[in-house]
Amino acid sequence: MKFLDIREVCEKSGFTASALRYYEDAGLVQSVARRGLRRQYEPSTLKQLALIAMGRRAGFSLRDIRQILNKNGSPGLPRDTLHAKADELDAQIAELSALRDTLRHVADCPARSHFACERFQTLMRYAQRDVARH
Amino acid sequence: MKFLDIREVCEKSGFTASALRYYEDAGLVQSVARRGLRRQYEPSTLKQLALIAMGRRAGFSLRDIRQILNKNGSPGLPRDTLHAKADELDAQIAELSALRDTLRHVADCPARSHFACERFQTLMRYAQRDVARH
DNA sequence: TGTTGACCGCAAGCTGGCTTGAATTCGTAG
DNA sequence: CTACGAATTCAAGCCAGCTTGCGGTCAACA
Repeated sequence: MKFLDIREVCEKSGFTASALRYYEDAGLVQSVARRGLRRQYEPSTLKQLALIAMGRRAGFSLRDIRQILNKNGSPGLPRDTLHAKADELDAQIAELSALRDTLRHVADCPARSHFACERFQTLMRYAQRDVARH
Repeated sequence: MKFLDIREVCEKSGFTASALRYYEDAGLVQSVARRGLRRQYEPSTLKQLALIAMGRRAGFSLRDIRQILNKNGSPGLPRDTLHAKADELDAQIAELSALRDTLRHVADCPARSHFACERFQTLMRYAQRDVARH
């Protein structure tokens, strides 16, 4: 038995047991056995969980993440879909960059009201263009 | 009276009237008058709303956005805070980039299971380092 | 052979960000 | 003057993503 107890999975992944159960209900991960009532997991589950954590932090929904996880292991379905998601991420990165620039400007600009500052306006226009593109 | 009717604000900003009312309750924007019951807004509100839209799409909470909005107009409080938020954004951008690379790889890599692929592992390790840094 | 403490299932609750519904109030057009 | 349509308040509802609480079960340790 080289399975991991749910306790170990929690410790190593940073997720709570209840979150793991929730993910199991949602079809994101599977437990492969029980010891008594306790769920046992394959070690590879840790990597899946790492991917889930990454996706969550990137703002993906569990539904999105499930699609990505289903792809590998099972016959590869949505090559285009993945590229599309990557494109979404590129757009999001552009937006975040614009917002970051705006924040740094707001922090440093000496203008009385930022809404009166020329550079601020420019940043806003740029950011809005990004938003419009979705 | 060069105030904008809520209808115009909705059309130009893309927010619904109910969302505007919600933002008002939450202290993000103010209406400056009424015509009958109808709220009237200053034109500058549109720019604030644009900033809100940008922040929302970047994943900020309304609470965060309110802090940023309060800064300008009122005596400048949190210069450091804004830079800190900008730093957060930089970190988030790094994560998103890592995830984007991972997705593109998953889409194109011919390996049977991605969890068995060397490059995938490397990407994951990189991504996890980012996560750990928060 | 107990007792303990971690996990179980299930249902209910919680937070954030709005939307929806019902009853009401106006400005405007006819 | 009346009727219409759009906006109002307030409460309730909804969705995602979990957490919390309860009574129950079991492996392990004494």
